[in-house]
Amino acid sequence: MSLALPDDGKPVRRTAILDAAEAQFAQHGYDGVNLRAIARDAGVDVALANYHFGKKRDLFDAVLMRRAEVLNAWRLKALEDALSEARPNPPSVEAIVRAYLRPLLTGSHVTEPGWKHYYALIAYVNNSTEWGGKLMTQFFDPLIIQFIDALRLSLGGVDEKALYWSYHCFSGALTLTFAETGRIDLLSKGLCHSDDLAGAYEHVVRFITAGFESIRPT
Amino acid sequence: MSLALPDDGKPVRRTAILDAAEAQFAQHGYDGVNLRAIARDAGVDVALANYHFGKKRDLFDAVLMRRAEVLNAWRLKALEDALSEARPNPPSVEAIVRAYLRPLLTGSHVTEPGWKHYYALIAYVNNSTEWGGKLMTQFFDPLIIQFIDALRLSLGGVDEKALYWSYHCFSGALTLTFAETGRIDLLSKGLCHSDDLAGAYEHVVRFITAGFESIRPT
DNA sequence: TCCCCACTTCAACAAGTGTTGAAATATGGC
DNA sequence: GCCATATTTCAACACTTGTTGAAGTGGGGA
Repeated sequence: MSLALPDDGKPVRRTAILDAAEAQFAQHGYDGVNLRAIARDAGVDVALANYHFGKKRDLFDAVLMRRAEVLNAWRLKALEDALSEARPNPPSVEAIVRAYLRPLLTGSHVTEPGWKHYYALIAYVNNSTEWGGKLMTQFFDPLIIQFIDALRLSLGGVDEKALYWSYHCFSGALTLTFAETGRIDLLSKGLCHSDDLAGAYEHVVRFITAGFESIRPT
Repeated sequence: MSLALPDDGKPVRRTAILDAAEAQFAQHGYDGVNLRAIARDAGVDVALANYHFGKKRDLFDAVLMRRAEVLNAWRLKALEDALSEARPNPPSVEAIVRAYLRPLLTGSHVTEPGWKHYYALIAYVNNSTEWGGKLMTQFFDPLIIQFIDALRLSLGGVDEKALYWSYHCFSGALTLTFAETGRIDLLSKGLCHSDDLAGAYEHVVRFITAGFESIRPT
């Protein structure tokens, strides 16, 4: 069963362009990609990308937006579940961290290459000095604020700066891990594997949870 | 007083090209930069970059290598200091984390724009699916292995996979923080500032130290 | 003075870039 | 079938790209 992506169904060429662009942008970055390569991978003419999405930059935004909406919905659902399960108490830090991470791994999309490309793309955007700040804010912050609210509640009277910097560390660790750059494979001499996200999951949850817990007021 | 960069002194034009390339690559990524812009910023002819460094890719490597050697030396010194201070016991996790971080902040170079550009460049490389794995390994892993050895000693009988994944989280958090993307400014609505690395320092140290401590066998 | 050398500039090539307007084709309502 | 509209292709423009070979410059040693 296919995912309920906004443009499922008829416009098969439109989706093919998005998929090809997603893969290319993820692998080579915005400037490392040319529209002819995207069109070739999608099996369409160069001009068609322009017809459907306008300029190259608009195509990039469209790629980013498509799965952002889906991912945000999944994460919101996971957060609400965690909140209602713990009610009337706030959920544990670990439960919140898991609510943030689990949607990246569960469901039918774990093996779908499109999502893996998307994760790499997010890492690229998040670490970009050009539009890193603005684009991440635009697409993800409304939801992230809710997660930070939940963390604040769970930790109780925490220092605000410490809270934001902790999330920042979380964000960096997460995007790098899901980008699957192959770095940990080389560093660990084959012991760990970048593409084993399920194996990385518990380690990341533990590391991040402990980081957040360290700012809990005593 | 200027830093003892390998190419201080006579070849002022060579260094100017490296500086300009460093700033451009950090801001726009490898493919987002053209040699004419670098040459213009450096105040030299386009062909001169080719004369000194060969192809564009070789210039990129030269930029990366220049400060890597300096940074690795500083970090090695800091690690050795931590080890000798704690002898005969292993140093604390926090001391090792500080030895890894402090060289990024101390000394005359904190305000030097060149190093800030370099940190952003490292974030770009680290998260790149194209050469992230290979380049980071080539330039930094020999030293990083020594830090991981120290952490293993300090934590005592730790699970190897957990150790490597923890370092991976560390790496992602660190490179994002020092890239100064402006993201935390927007997310925290002006409470935190990307360019206040000194202010971020203690928060990052605490978060990362707690993450590593969480894998210590009980 | 002359020559050798490292360094620097000039001018240009060949390939590739995003973008566009017009033409061709498909689609669906009547 | 017919027409309006949406989609797709074609061909091309104007511009930028990395790279190169030849020419020019300056200084130091013989």
